[in-house]
This record gives sequence, structure tokens and C-alpha cells, in this order.
Amino acid sequence: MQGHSQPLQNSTAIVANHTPTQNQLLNALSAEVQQRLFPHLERVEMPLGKVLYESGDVMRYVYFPTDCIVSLLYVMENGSSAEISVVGFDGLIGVALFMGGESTTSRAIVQSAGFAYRLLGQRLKDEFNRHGELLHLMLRYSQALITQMAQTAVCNRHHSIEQQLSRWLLLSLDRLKDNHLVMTQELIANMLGVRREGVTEAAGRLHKQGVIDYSRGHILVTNRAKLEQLSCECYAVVKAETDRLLPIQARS
Amino acid sequence: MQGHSQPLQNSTAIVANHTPTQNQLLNALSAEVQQRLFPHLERVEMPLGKVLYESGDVMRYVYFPTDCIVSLLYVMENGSSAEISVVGFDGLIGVALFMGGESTTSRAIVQSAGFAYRLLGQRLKDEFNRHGELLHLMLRYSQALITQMAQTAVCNRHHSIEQQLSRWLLLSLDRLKDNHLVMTQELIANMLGVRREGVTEAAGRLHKQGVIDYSRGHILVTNRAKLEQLSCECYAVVKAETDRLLPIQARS
DNA sequence: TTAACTCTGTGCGCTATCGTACATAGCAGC
DNA sequence: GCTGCTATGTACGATAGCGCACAGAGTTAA
Repeated sequence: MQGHSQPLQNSTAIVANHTPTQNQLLNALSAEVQQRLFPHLERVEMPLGKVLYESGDVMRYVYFPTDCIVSLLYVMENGSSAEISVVGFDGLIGVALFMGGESTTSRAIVQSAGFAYRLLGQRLKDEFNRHGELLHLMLRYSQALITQMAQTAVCNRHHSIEQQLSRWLLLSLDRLKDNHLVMTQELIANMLGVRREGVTEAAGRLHKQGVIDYSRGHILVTNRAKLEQLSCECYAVVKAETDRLLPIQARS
Repeated sequence: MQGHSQPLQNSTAIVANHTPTQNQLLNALSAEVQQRLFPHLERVEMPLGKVLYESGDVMRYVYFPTDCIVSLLYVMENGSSAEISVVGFDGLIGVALFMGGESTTSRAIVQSAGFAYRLLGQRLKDEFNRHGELLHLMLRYSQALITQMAQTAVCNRHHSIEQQLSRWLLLSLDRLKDNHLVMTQELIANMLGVRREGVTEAAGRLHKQGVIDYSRGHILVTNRAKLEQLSCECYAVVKAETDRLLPIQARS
């Protein structure tokens, strides 16, 4: 294989007629909205490896790629990582801006060099902020849900069944009134996407460590603090982000 | 462990003063919006195992749980599954309704029995539909992104490195102009959250099967059709859903 | 040309998880 | 109390992926 010394040089031919409509989302807008929005777009270069934002950063811009690819990457505490999503000319980077969360728990990094148009986040928000309270609440919740999904993906990749079971128990507990769950190991296995036997073993270990009691479809968490220790970071990340996005009064 | 013969019986004590505000999202709304919305809410029982919607179903209602838990579950072609997300009194089921997609690729199933309030989807949409075209486009894109994340989670759980590499190559290819990627195996490994050696081995197998050529940071896909065969269902699912949600003209 | 560096290939022992099979234990209904 | 069903426990070989170590191949710079 040869002849790829300058793989992106063909893009120079395209530069001449670069236009925002090379991004599918921008292209899908009506002429009216395009006329209102396009004057505020700024064409920017997207070199390989450029970080658009880090986990927790408040975003200033949304980016509409034309011929680059950007990865949404989750980086764990120990440094290992997993890609959550890929964005190209078909999408945009920065949904958190109009979702209302302002930041996310992932990093956005350019995976294939090229160009994009960026738009000051405030412009986009201005476009939305006329709208109702209900909408904004729903959007913020959606972002929390997205965070949970992203973390599930990471957890599936990197953590042991015991850690995932701990995370799962905590997530369920947070949505119940007491420390008692009605749930068979078989069903938990379906949820986690693992064998039932794997759950049996992990539950046995949690029991030996004095964290849970259980019997035929009933699970009682007896030491929640320790369960949180045994869980991976995923639980805490999701909880913190959910609390940030939806700072509602404490659970009753 | 005993004394759990009727685990949910304590909820009977709560039934007396059931109110929509037991759901955090509904509770977070202003009195004004609550007054407009609450008359349309209908309290419904959520028995264990009840399926609120299947993958692809058009949703009629959004559900606001008060004391039940609902799992968003992705079911694969071979029947195995993985939970994508959990929803309780902190959230709602049916974001696709206001996202604009009407349906999702996951199943919603009651994991812990209880109650919820439901709202006819059209009511919610009426509340949103006054708003702009840009908003709706952004929301639909967000749903496509959510689909991709959910599928990443499933893929991480169930599929081999070779399948995931195939999926990843296809996702990248769709966002480029030719069949040529500039990407080291090391970086791909970071993206997939696996060892670099694992990528080397999988890439070697793809090469032996005549699907790709590669050399030091360059990958050329020579047989895309076969690559799609070798990929897991995840690629096709994401592509189909993205095309459904954002039916924009074919890539140039 | 040589040196330094980066990327890729390969081997090896280790571990978690899988697939399968079967044994036991708790609960429900007759 | 017996029967049958469902949930849980356990064992065992197979395997995918890991961590590590190092070799070779390609690329860049001196």
C-alpha cells in the first residue's frame, strides 16, 4: 500500500467552495433559518488530535464538522478510555449547550483532520431560550440520561461483574424507598448482559463481604457505604452529573 | 433473610396521598406549568415485567414514574440483551417523543413494580411544537447520538474486537470521502478501549480476509461489503436509525 | 548512511468470563 | 406432606482478551 503520503491533500480542492451546507444538519435547515444563522458561523481548521473540550469544560462553541471526524471519548480515572460516539459531517459537537447542561463528562477530540464551522453557544441558546420551562427541564433530563448511557458503555468495557453489580444495585436503590430489591439473579444477569452464574458468584462475594443479604428474588443491602466502595467510579460519575443537571431536593 | 413476603405492601400506605409531584421532574415545574399539565396526567399501575414499548414502537404516552423502576433494555438479534439505562422517580420514559423520533431501538420494561403518571404524547408535543425548526432538528440529531451511544454500550458488552473494529471502520468511513483512513492501531485501541495488540490481531485477520490493506497509520478498506458482513449488527442498527431520524440527501 | 523513533507483529502466561451440566434449596399448589 | 417449579450454587474445560516483553519494519532527522 502506498501513495498516501498526504492523505488529506485532496481536501485542498474542496476548500475553494467550502460552505456550511456541507454539514448535513446545517444543510437541512430552511433558507430562512440559514440566513439568520450562517452569518454567525465561523470556519475553523480541525487538526488531528485537537481537543474541542475536556470533561467538565463549559463549552463556548458548538461545532458543525464538514470533512473532519470528532470522537466523543470517555477517559476513566486510571487513564484508560472508551469512545462513546463519533461525529462527522452528519452531526454537531456540543449538544450539552442546548440541552442546558453546559458541559459533559466526555472529551471531544479530532480523530480525522479537516474543517468545521463553529457557532458561539450563546447564539444557539438565544435561539432556544424563548421557549418554555418544560422544554428545558426535559432537555436537561435527557442529558442526564445520555450520561448514564455513556457510562454504561464504559462500564461494560472496563469493569468486572462484581463492580457492575454494585453499580447496578446502587442505581436501583436510589430509585426505591428502602434498601430492599425484588429481583432475581437471572433478571439482573439480563440487565447486565452477563451469565446468571456470573451474577451468582458476584452476589456471593458481596454477601461474604457483609454488603448484602439475599434469598430467592429478594436482595437487601446491609452496608451501602461499602457497596459504594466496591462499585466502580461509574456510579459516582452518573450520580454527580445527574445531581448537577437536575438539582432537585434530596430524595425523600 | 426473611420478612419480605410482600415487599411492596408498604406502598399501599403511600397510595392514599399519591401525587404527580412524587416525580422529581414534575415536581420541578413551576406552579403555572403544573396547573396546565397536571389535569392531563393519568395515574397508572406499573406491574413488574410490564413492557411500556418495544424497539420501534411508536409511543403514545410519556411516563413519569413515582415509585417504580423502568429499565431501558436493548435486545439483540440473538436474544441476548443489555440494560442501557434505568429510570425511576427521577426521570421519565419516552424522550423520543419530544426528541422527535417517535420511537427508539430499545425496550422499556418495568423492573420494580409501582405507579407512574402518564401523559398523552401529543400533549407534550403540543407544548413543544410552537418552537422552532432549529430546535427540532437538534433534538432529532440528539436522538441519533443517543442511539449510537446505546449501541456502543451493547457492542462493548457482547461483541469481539474484530466485530467492533469492523463497526468502527464503517462508522468512520461513512464520515469520510474515500475508503482511506489515517489512524494508527494504537489510537483505534484507545477508541475501542482495548489493547493495541488486540487491534493488531483483528486488523491482521481482516487483512487475511481481503477486506483491508494497511500500513503504519494508514488503512484502506478494499471490500466494504465484506466488512459489513464481518461487523456486528450494531453498525446497521445505528445507520438505519440515523437515516430514519435524519433523512437528509445521500452523502456527496 | 546512520540513528532515533514510531508503528506493527508475535509469543507467553494469566485471568475473567463463558457455555454447559448438574446439584441443591426454597416456595406454591394439591 | 408431597410434587413440581423456580432460584441459586458449583464445577470444569474452553476461550477471548489482558499485561508484558521484545523483535522487526517503516519513517524521519541528523
